[in-house]
Amino acid sequence: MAANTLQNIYSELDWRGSIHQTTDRERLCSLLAENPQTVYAGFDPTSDGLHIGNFVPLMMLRRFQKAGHCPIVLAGGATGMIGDPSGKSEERNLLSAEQIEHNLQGIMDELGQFLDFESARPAILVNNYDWMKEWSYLTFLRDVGKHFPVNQMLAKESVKSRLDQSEAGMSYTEFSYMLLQAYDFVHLRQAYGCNLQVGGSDQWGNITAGIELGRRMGVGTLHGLTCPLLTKSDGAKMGKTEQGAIWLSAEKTSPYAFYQYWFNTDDADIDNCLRLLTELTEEEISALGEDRQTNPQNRQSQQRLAESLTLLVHGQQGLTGARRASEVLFGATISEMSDSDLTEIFADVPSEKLSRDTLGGEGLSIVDALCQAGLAKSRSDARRTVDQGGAYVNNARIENLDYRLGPGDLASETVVVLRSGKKRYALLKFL
RNA sequence: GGGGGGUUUCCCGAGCGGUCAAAGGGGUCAGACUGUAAAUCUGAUGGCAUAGCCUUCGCAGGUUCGAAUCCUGCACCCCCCA
Repeated sequence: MAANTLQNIYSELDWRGSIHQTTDRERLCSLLAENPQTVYAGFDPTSDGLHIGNFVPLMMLRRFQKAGHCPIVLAGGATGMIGDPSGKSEERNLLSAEQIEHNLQGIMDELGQFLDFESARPAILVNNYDWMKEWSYLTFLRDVGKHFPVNQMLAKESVKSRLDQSEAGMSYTEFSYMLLQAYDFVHLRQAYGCNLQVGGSDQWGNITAGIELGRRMGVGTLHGLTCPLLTKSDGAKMGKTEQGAIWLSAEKTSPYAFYQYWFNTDDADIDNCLRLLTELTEEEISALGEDRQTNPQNRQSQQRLAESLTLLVHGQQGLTGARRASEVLFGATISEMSDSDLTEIFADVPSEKLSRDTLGGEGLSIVDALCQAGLAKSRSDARRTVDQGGAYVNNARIENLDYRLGPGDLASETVVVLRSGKKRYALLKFL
């Protein structure tokens, strides 16, 4: 790997805004410039999949690998059993062993997807349970715990903020969390020569705990680097919607929904997202910024963001499908399509099956149709929607309350596409 | 242990015998404007067979022609004094 490639990683992370805090900047820069380094980031199995909050540190590992360094992804099979108090305002409920095992399976597969395990300098996937399980409580206390001054532990933000609120408090279990993560770092240093840990800004306390432990246990100087949390301009976390988090797995968040999430990113946040999450160059991103000033209606930035992330997470096929669905959904009237096309395009749109007979005779009233499709909570609600001009059949607005669906309203062999408002779709299948 | 206050529609919060399906705000939904953005503006927001009817104001009773509003009991919450 060329030396100049190595040199660039720090400055790249810097212009991308990926650096929140680092330990001794000078030394870290020269370390990264001189030799390929092994870098690690940990992910606890708090849920059975990764969401976009995990994305920033993952992309960071990916960038390190592309720059010629060796990334280690750590799945927290052990730490997940304890629960990280960092960034949490109250004590967490412990997950059951089965739950953790299940979650671990889910995230291990996904973690692998963003890194290259085949190259000359392959990424490494580890599970901290593998080394933590060897310890007995007594030996851990003697060999590791002895190096932790409680007064320093109490000074950590994650602990202090909890103790300051008299209501919240903290269990001894959570209090001990930082020992485990600190030891992970030391272990990875010993086993893989890993000198650098990266993570979200809320991990700073845990990372420095590891560095401190390394010093006391005499494994040498360790380094830490944190990235900012992905937030919107109004301070809210990115990736949260009314329906919940945006996940990386296609089962939890469809490629279409994923694509649309990014496509709808606020102008105020888009630059930040492009820099933190994509692999577009500085030039491309600033060109997009200019285009956004002059031709905002083209939504070039949003499109590039949505495309590059969907491609990375869901592959070419996922992207093609998402893009095609977006074209049809936000396009003109839907007609003369085939069932298979519609089913594919509206893959994650709720659908209801009805008897073909309901279309015969007088047909199905628009009010009933909206209720059946789940687009209205009650008939009153459906009436309101139509009244206010928010009801659409095959993307054509229906304003007449007495409108009845008949065979002529089928967009394909058996499907009618209903919509409420701008974006809420549902299918009725008449079989 | 003594004294006081509270419980209202998704949330906060007015109402304190009829004109109350219940002010106002938030949220949500829809519309307009736009760029599938933001901001803004408008409308809607218990249900139904929708000029009408039915069900809602902690729970159960009672007073009254009539109660979210008054009385009694019960449950839960909060504050002050000890």
